[in-house]
Parts: sequence; structure tokens; C-alpha cells
Amino acid sequence: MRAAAPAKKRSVRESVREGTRGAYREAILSAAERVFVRAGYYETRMAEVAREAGVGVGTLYNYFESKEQVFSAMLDAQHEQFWQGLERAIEGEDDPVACLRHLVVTTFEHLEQHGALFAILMERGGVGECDMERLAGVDVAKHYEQFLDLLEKTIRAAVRGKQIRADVDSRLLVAMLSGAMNGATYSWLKRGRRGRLSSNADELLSLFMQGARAS
Amino acid sequence: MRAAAPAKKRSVRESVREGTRGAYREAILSAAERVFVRAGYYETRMAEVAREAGVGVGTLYNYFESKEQVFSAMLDAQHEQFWQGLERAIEGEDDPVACLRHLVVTTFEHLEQHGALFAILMERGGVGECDMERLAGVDVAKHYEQFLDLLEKTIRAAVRGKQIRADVDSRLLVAMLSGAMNGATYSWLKRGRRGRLSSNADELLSLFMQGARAS
Amino acid sequence: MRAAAPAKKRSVRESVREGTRGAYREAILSAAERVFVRAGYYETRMAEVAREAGVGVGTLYNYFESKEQVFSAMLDAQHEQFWQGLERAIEGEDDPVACLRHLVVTTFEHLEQHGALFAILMERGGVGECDMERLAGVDVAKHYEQFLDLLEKTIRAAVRGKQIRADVDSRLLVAMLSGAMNGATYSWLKRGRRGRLSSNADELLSLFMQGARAS
Amino acid sequence: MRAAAPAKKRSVRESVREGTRGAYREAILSAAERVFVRAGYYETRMAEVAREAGVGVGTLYNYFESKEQVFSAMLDAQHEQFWQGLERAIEGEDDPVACLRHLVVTTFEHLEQHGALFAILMERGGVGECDMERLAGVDVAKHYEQFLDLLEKTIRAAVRGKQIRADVDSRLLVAMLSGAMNGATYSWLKRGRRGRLSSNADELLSLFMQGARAS
DNA sequence: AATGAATGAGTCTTCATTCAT
DNA sequence: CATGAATGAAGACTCATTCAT
Repeated sequence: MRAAAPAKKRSVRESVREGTRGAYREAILSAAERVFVRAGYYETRMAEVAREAGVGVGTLYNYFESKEQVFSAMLDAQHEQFWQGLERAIEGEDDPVACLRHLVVTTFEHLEQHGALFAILMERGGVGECDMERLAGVDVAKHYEQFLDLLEKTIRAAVRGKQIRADVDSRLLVAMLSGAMNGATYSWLKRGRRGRLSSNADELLSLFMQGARAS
Repeated sequence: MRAAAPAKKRSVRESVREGTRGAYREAILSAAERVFVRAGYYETRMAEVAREAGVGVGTLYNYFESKEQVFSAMLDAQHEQFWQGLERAIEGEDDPVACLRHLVVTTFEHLEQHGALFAILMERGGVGECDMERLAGVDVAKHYEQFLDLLEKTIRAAVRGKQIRADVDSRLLVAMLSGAMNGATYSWLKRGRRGRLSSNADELLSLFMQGARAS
Repeated sequence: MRAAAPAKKRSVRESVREGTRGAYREAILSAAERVFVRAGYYETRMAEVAREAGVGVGTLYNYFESKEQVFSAMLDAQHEQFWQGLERAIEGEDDPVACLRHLVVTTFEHLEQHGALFAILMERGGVGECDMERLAGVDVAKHYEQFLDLLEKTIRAAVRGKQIRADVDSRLLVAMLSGAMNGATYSWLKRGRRGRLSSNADELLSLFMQGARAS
Repeated sequence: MRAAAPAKKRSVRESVREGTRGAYREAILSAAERVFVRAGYYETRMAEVAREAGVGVGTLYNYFESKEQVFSAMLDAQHEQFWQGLERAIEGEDDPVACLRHLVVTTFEHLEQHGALFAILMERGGVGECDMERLAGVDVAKHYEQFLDLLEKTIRAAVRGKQIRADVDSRLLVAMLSGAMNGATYSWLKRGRRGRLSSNADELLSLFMQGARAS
């Protein structure tokens, strides 16, 4: 078999390799997510990621340049998934306030599913002056900023639609809403993930809108 | 001079030594604050802290047991200072809502003065499941929790005084207010500390109260 | 070749690895023996052991937990080898006095081959109150005690066989014989290992037996 | 007082200083003996010696150049004392065998009084190739060799006096006797210093002489 | 001269990364 | 390519020694 047609074998091997490559990548990123969430960036050992992924340490380096890159790639993958869900959620929704609700609910649902990883990053993004912002060279705030941008865009749209008051700096509104979401997430994590995080969405938004609503 | 009262000289020497010990401790903690904020816990090198403090590495270990202890001690010192300011600010204030305002303003002022260190801790406290919560063995969330407790106590008082609605879980209100404060701080840091963080206090509180106010 | 039985290849690889592991362990222990003998425990640097073994420092820690463990493992290996020789030498020998002779000769031969390491340990075992006895946490006297026990057992047998007088505490006889062996070894080392240490065995035993012999 | 006659004061001061110097030196050496015996050379900290002596660390360096020198000086002091006792014991004694007995008894008595320190040194002297022989640069075997020389001289005298057989290398006899003494000391230490070490002297010598005696 | 805090060279140990198999 | 042992750069920490008081 193995000695058979080299040409054909090659394509087969290729495709297998393709699939294999993908599978390995997935497995590594998935393992990385678990371990990084569990232990944090610095306390995470490449050996531990490898074990969790069921591969050899060397294999990690066949797919990624370094620990940093594994971390970064995992972030991107997470963000990608989150972002797709977000876009799907607000697709075709014209009402900015309804959009805001979708954003909050989708975010909370993602956090429920994917643990606090994204939250960690948001939080870490919030570190501010600390170089951790560029955690080990990775711009961990990038994705969070993108999220904040979407939030701001949506709020501005609501302002234009007279649904949200215009006399408050929209950046403050963004800060408040995102902060409130973080606060709720923090509280939920502290309580040991009891209950559903997303069940807070409506009440949270309601409180926010009471203050933000155009009179 | 040399023949002067030995007893006194001794006490002088003692006091000098006392002063020196205190001065060294201060210098180290101060340097530690700068370096830890700059680089984060893991990227901070004891040698760097020593250089920043203008002392030898060994000296660090004359005052603290380990890197962790330096970090922990610096946290405690920061918190001590912050907490004193907080208590001074709300001392004798009976109105819970006015208290809330003092809390926000004092916190913002502290952050303006002491950089994002405290913010880092709050943020880090928010990390959730990550073991970084007990960063290298230090319970960094401890102080933040204490702050949240005070916030909750004050909000409950306002609820009892019919100033804040009773139909919303006070923990959600705490999460929202603290989160909003974090959000504002994050935004301020991102803008490069331009303007005064505390100038957001009234608007932030006003928005919060609109939602929270007892109807 | 490559298409050959993967199963077998695996086992080959395994065995190679096994062999390699063994070889590395051996090399490290052997290097450790040389360096520890040369420099003593405290003056020995892990880097020096690594260099002597022709491996990287990190490799040492792939095989042993710590410097102490390297030391301890080397001791055990030495003792193992010595003890095997000893048992082989006295195997099937019924005459206690002949046994004693085998013990002395075998010990001397081991010392001739393996340098003063074992002697060091014996000597160190003799340190007494000094904590060095438990040199850096390692019970270095353990092996020496085992040797003394064998000596005592053999002497007791000779007493029962009326070959050695019963009116002297066998522990004193043990102390004398072992001490005399140490003394001869010390002298031999001092003379720069000239001549054969084991050539002293018969004369030494003869002198010992003159005093010890049952009248 | 202090401002009084400078000239006289000086001499007073001098004498006080002399006495003081001596007292300090004594205190340090005495403390050093205890600590070195307790912990061994390498595990001994200068700070611990200072504490035991009731002086400041800096003071140690006013009297000795280094840790090594403290160790060395303590050794010399010990040896000095031991040697004086030895000379006093054999002074005027013409019979070599009686001399031997004095040597053994005096040595054992010294060991009983001064703990195992001297024993340690003897033992260490026995280390052989190990650089510990020149423990931290100190020739710890020096004193032991001197003792062995005296032993050999005495044995030779006994040979000349026909009290000890001439057909055995006197160096072997020295090795045996000194070794037996070490063995007895080791055993005594192992038994926790129970009983009197010197009570073994006669029996030990008797056994030795049985073998060594000229027929 | 006594003191003890400051000092930093030197050590063990870790762990990301490489590479022979 | 997968693998995992080898590697060595780098860091926390110790402790003999110095020196200002």
C-alpha cells in the first residue's frame, strides 16, 4: 500500500496531513485555553499544555513559534468565535437598543460557555499602564477595544435615534455599560458561576437605560 | 562629641537606625510600586526593584522574605493609604448617597495620584477563576472585596433610607457601580490619563442613580 | 526501512531510549562520584558535575531532583556495588574467621578500585555529633552502619564458634577491626596510594586475631 | 573620667584593651567551637558564631580575617590544649608502653571533654583525596599527622625496647592503634556518649598489645 | 573598637526552546 | 512530522564580608 502510486499517495497524505494539521492545531488551542484559564499565562508550562493536548512538547513548536504565539493564537480563535456569534446576533437588527441587548446577552452567553478567559482578557486589558497590557508581547487589549468600539458605535446610533440622551459623552456611557458587564461577570465568577450570567442581562440593561435614556 | 552621653548617643543611633530602617522600607516599597506597575508581577526582577530603590539586592531580603512578600507588603501599604483616605472622606457623613459620592470621588482621586496600581488590583481581583487571583500566593482580591463590601453596605443603607429602589438585588447594583468606575478608569488610562478622572464622578453617579433611584 | 514494523521500531526506539536513559544516569553518577570525591559535597558545583559528565546542567535535573539527590543516588549506587561484591565474597563461606578475611579483602579491593569515596563516607559516618552525619539531609552513615552490622554479626558467629574470645564486648572488637581498616586505608591514601591496600589485609587480620582469638 | 589624664588613660585603656582583646578572642573561639561542632563548617553561619559569642558580626572580622581563619584558629587552639595535656601526661615516662597508655587515655579524656571536634578533625583528616582535607583551605590533617607521628615514635621506641614485635611495619601498627581509637570513639559517639570513652582504653590497648607484643 | 545593615558575587534550579531519532 | 530528552540562559535568593556610625 505504502509502496503504491506515489502521486496518489501524496495527495492522500496531503489531505490527511491537512486534516491532521487542523486537528492538531485545534487540540493545542483548546488545551491552551483550558490551561491558560486555569493557571494564568506565567504559571502555565508548555509541558502542561502539551500534556493537556495529548501531544509532545515538540509538537507545539511545529504549530506555533513560541508560548506567546500559542497564547496569542488562542486569543484570536476565541475572539473569532465570539465575534461571529456577535455578528450573527445583531445581523439584521435595526434597533440600536435591541442591538445593545443582543450584545450583552451574547457576551454573557459566551462567557458562560467559554469560562472566564475572555473576561480575563478584558480585565487584563483594563490593567492600564501595566505592561501586562501587552502581556508577554501580546496586545491582549486589542480584542477588547474592538468590542468597546462596537458598543460605542451602537450607542451613538441610539443617540442619533433619540433613544439615548445626547448630553452625556458616549464614551462615558460605553465605560459604564462595559464596566457594569464586567462587574456582573466578576460577581458571577465570585459566586462560583452559580446561576446564569445571562439572566442578569435584562435587569442590567434596564438599569443602564434608565440613566441613559433620552428624556 | 564622641565623649557625649553614650546613653543619648545610643538612643540617637537607635532613632537614626529606626529612621533608616523606615526610610529603606519606604524606598523599597515605593520602588516596588513603580516597577510592579510598570512591568507586572512576573516581569518584575528583584534586581530591578533594587536598582530602582537604589539599594543592593541583598538589602531587599533584609526587609522582606521574598519577592511575593515585597509585592504583598506594597499592596497592603497602598490599601492602607487608600482606606484611610476613604474613611476620612465618609467620616460623619450620614447620607448614604452622599457617602457613595465620596467613595467614588476619593477612589478616583487616589487612582489619579497613585497610578493604576490600585486599579490593577481591582482588575486582577476580577480575574475570576484564574489562579492569578492568588497571584503568586498573594490574595490580591482581598482588598478589592473589602471595597465592594463597603459599597454594598452603603447601598443597602440607601435602600433602607428609600433613596435607592429595593426591587433590585443590591449585589447587582454594586456590580454595576463598581464596574462603571472601572470602566471609567480604564477609559481614562487609555486616553493617557488626560483630564481628571474624578471629574467623571458626578456624571457617573448621576447616571447610576437614575437607574437605581427609588421611584 | 521506514516502512518496517512500526511496532518493532517503537520498541527499538524505546530500548534505545532506555539505554540512553541508563547511560545518562550512569554518566552523571560517575561524574558526580569524581567531582564529589575531588571537591567534597559543599565545594561541588552542579555546573562542574554537568561538565564532567559532558551534559548540560538542565540534564542533571532531568534525572535527579536536586544536588542532594545526586549525592544520595551516587552513594546508593556505590554502596550497591560494594555490597554485591561483599555478598558474593562471603557466599557459602561457613567459617566466620574466613568471612572476616573476605570482608577485609573485598573492602580493600573496593577502595583500591573506587578511590576513597567509600572511605569518605565511612569517615564521614564517623563524624558523630556533627550534622554532617546527615550531610545536607542525606544519611551518609546509613551504609557504614550496615557494614558495621555485618562485621558484628560475623564476629558474634566467631565467638559462638569459640574462635574469638567471649570476654570482650563484641562492639569493641568491631570498633577495633573497622578502625584498623580505616587506619590502614588512611595511611595508604597518605602514601599516595602506593602499593596495594589489600596486601595489608592478612597482616592486619593476623594482628587483630592475636588479640581477639579465644585463648 | 574619660577626659582625665590621656597618658595614664592610655595605658589603662591598653591593658583593658589587652584583656578585652583576649576575652573577645576567647569568646569567639569558644563559640566557634560549639557552632562548628554542632553544624559543621559549611552549615555554620558567621552570624550564628557571632550570636553564640554574644558579639556583633563585624567584631568577628576585627579578630579574624575570615571564616576560614576562625576555623583554623579554633583548630589550633584546640590542638594546643590537647598537645599540652599530652606532653604533661607522658612527661618523665620512660616506658614506651606506658606512654602509649597515656596517649590513649589522654586522647580519650580530651575527646570526652571537648566533644567530637577533635574527632571530627581526625576523621576529616582521614578523608584522603578529598579536598576537604584542606577544608576550605585549612590543613585539617596537620594536627592529626602530628599525633600519628608521636604514636609512631613511641611504638618504635617500644620496638627498640623489645616490647613490641619488630616483624610488623610500625606504620601498620600505628594505623591499627589510631584506627582502633577512632573506631572506639565513633562507637561511643553513636551510643550517644554514654559511659566513659576512656574506660575503653585499657581493654583496647590490651587487645592491641596482644597482637603487637613481641613474642 | 563594636556594631549590624548593606552589599553583590555566586549558587541552585526552572523552563522555553531545540534537535536527534 | 511527532516526540521528548537535552540544553543553558536567566532569576530568586544566600551569606561572607565591608563599612558607616
